[in-house]
Amino acid sequence: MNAPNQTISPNCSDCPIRHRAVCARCEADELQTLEAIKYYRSFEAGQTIIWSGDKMDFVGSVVSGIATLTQTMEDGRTQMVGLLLPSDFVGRPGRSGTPYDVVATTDITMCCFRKKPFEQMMANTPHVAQRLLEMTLDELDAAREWMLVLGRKTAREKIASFLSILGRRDASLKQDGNSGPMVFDLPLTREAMGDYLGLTLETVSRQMTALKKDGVITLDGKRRVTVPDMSRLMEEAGDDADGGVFA
Amino acid sequence: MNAPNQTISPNCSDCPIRHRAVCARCEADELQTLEAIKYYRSFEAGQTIIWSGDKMDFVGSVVSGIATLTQTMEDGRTQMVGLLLPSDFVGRPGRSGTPYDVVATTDITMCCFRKKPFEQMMANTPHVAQRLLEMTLDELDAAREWMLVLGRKTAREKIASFLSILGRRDASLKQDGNSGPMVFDLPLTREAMGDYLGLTLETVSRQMTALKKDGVITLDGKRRVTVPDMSRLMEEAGDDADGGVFA
DNA sequence: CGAGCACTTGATCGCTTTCAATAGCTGTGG
DNA sequence: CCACAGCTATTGAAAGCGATCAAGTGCTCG
Repeated sequence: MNAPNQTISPNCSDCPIRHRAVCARCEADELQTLEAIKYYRSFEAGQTIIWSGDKMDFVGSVVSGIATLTQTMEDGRTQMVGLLLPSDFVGRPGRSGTPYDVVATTDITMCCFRKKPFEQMMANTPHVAQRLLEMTLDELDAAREWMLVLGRKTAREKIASFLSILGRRDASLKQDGNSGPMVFDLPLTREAMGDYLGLTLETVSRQMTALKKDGVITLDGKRRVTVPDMSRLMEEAGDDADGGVFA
Repeated sequence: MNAPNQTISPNCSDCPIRHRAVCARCEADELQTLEAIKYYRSFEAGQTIIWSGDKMDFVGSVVSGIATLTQTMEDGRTQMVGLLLPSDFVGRPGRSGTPYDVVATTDITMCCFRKKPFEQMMANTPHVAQRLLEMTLDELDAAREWMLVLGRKTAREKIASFLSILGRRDASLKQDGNSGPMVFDLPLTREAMGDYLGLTLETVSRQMTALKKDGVITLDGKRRVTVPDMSRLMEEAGDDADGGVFA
């Protein structure tokens, strides 16, 4: 409510998400154009950034923090449909609203552009449009992976899949390319994990306990997870342990 | 196995998917460029068009017929992650394979482009890239809608949701804008519907019977469906009956 | 110290799956 | 023409998994 809407690095070249965000492909001169129209906004944990159905006059990238995209049915059942980590893009050029609630899970800072200027920019600088297409295709792939999890996996496999996705994303962010035990923090409550996986919070809790008891993971507090053997976790997730890499 | 790979309309302006496919935004001169590199391929019902993990040296649009995108786990559980109807696009520019099986559900004809020339075309003619971005964003929205269905809806709601999606898509294809009873054919077996919805074929069958018994739908044979009251169906699907339109 | 919140754990219920038998349709060959 | 194989779909009965309802624990913050 009282978060300042001005902040940090006005300089794109120092930006922590410079190489992964929608601007990743931009040349120096294109960055300048973006720099001229960008502005930062911050939200506190728990704040709703955009309400489903609302008009949305900006688009933007998550710079730091985490947000979720959720859909809610009239009777309150909710399903998370997107987990927005730093560098992820929010908003849809060419459409005035989102059909999802966008909610800050942690304190979050976004790099925003008013929609109209951004759309013009897209038309003029192919690098932005290209990168956005690539990111959207990646998100579509992720959504389809997620559909397999939701539709066909057991509760235990769902939890293991979620942990393995999270672990890999975390590792790629830290450039932590190698093996050995993997440690990361859960950015979500048990309830939010349930909303991600189509489970109740009780089932999430039970399966976390079960995985811990079976030595697949270790818990340090409620949120810090250690995975001693990643291939074991992927087995539990029902995925090929070899990772199934494609060119 | 013996389907001829040559056919029909070499003329884009007569093409039935001209206004919805990846070429929808193209001007006459751009169409000519596409026309020069396109070729048709046909597949018979049941044929696998692309195997998961295979190298894929073309991209293309479905001209007529229906195909599915599916993921399969090692133990055989399968989840459909895409239903490809006429005008839908297959393949991912900038990547050499799909992680999904693409299977022809009916006899199908596709309008194909070798990947390299198509990628060049994309770089040169923004109208193609623009349209592809728009279509990908639409697919992402559809995938997210689908995730709510998979994660949170009951079997009955899943079936009702599927029928309502199918009905609306069919109506928009026929420009059948108005109300009154809606009639269409199911393009999928009970098993494929189960793979779409994360259900077993038995549950699909039971819920179809139940919806029929309750007067929500009428069945004419196993495949022809009549929906006397669309808003009733959408209620059963757990969706807002008013359709929740966004600008 | 007590309120509020996230989480854990237990007991029971019910929906969907699983296993199994049967029906209906289509095409093939005697 | 009918019998039969093969496939899709329906229906029944039983089992199992996750949801629901209900306490209870542990932590943080006033």
